[in-house]
Amino acid sequence: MSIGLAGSEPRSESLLEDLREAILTGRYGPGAHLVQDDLAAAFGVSRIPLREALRRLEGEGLVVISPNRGAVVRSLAPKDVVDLYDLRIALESLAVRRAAERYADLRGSTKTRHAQARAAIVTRNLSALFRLDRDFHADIAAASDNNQLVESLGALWSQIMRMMHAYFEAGDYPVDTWNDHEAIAAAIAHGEADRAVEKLTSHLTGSRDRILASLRAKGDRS
Amino acid sequence: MSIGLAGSEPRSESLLEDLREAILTGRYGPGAHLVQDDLAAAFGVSRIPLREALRRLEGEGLVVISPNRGAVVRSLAPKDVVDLYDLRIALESLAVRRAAERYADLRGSTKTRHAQARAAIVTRNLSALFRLDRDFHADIAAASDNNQLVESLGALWSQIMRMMHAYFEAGDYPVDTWNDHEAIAAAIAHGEADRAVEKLTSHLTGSRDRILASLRAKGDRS
DNA sequence: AGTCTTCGGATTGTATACAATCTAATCGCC
DNA sequence: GGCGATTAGATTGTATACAATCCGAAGACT
Repeated sequence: MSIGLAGSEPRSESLLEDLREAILTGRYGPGAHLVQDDLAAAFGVSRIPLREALRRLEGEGLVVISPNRGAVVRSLAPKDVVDLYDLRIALESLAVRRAAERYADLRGSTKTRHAQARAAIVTRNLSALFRLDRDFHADIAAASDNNQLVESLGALWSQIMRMMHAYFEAGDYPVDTWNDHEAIAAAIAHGEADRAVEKLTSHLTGSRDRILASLRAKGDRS
Repeated sequence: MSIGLAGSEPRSESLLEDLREAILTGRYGPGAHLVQDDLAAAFGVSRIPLREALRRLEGEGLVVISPNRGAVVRSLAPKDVVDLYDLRIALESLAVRRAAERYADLRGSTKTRHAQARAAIVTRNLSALFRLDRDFHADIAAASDNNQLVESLGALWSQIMRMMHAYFEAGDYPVDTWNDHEAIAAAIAHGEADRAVEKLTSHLTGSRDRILASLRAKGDRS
């Protein structure tokens, strides 16, 4: 069910989204060499708009471009996971605090997403699950009313999505994720900033530790 | 004293730096419309590398590009100043904390920069002053040993530089900036994380309030 | 006069073509 | 046989040329 072209929108726009999606979902995994001619042919455009899309993805931190050497999908070492979460906790704590100070009420949309997430778990649709997760946190960012923060978190979430697709397997997704989300949304709605930050922090450290444990298990296995 | 071309480096690399510098220093101020043909002629390149440079600057948040409408230097309202500092405090607090946990010693380079800053104040060289300021904070970021954080702060500092050039006048620069810096560096070197964060926070809130006061004064005047 | 339409210049978007650079395999030399 | 120079193929970098789109001004109709 692809959406028909929006008419006046340049090709490079949908190209960007397609390429980003391909990287986030791991179709081009960490370290993959992105050859311009190949990609241009694959997406049916010339190299000019393709190169611009790559530059944009570079800005999001998804690819690394070296002069005269081309683009590679950025690597994602265990240390990057730790660093990513460290940064994420700092940024989302700020977002949650500001949202709570404004008494933002995200309980409705969170409950709806919770239901959708349960369905996605049943159908084993991990990508949909990750998207719902991201959308919840994006709502918090938006509720902070700080555009700079929204942008920083947007770039960060590209990395997080990539990480989830790379390191999560079906069984790894914590079942109580959405209970945490509802608790956070409730604290925000009541304006209890400290409590919301505390719930967020434990939610994130838990999620981080689960990934690291899974990573260690894989490392030992191989 | 321009550095001779690095030989094997593509033109677009120096082009990017020149364009960024032009925006950071306010030569193309907030709201300025960046016409590709004009810029390409001004910098002596074709539109292809120019467009890529614009995309990269878009990623740094310096320009906003609308499809079929072109690039505009991003606006910088007073609210953006508040948001920017809010975010900056969160990010740099994390950086300072991690640097202190590692007992990073930035006292030497900080003292050197302090001397250079005094010289820059005498010669009224604001751009040099801002660069020294940025370099100090970039050192802290690097000392955090968190690459994701370094990148986020890098983009943020582009905005901060732009803001300083737009809103600071010669007399506005706080004279005790570098005393603050030395105190922060000392706390980090001793591993006193909480104290370092506290000193950083008061440094930044002071700096922010000074800018806001200056902004209000200008607003009232006009 | 006011509003809608049409047209022309200005500007952005993209394909093609070619130049510059890198990479790896071959050749010559020690 | 091992090691550095050389060359061919692959790949990236950029200029030119043209197509698509936008925006404002002049004109037509009510």
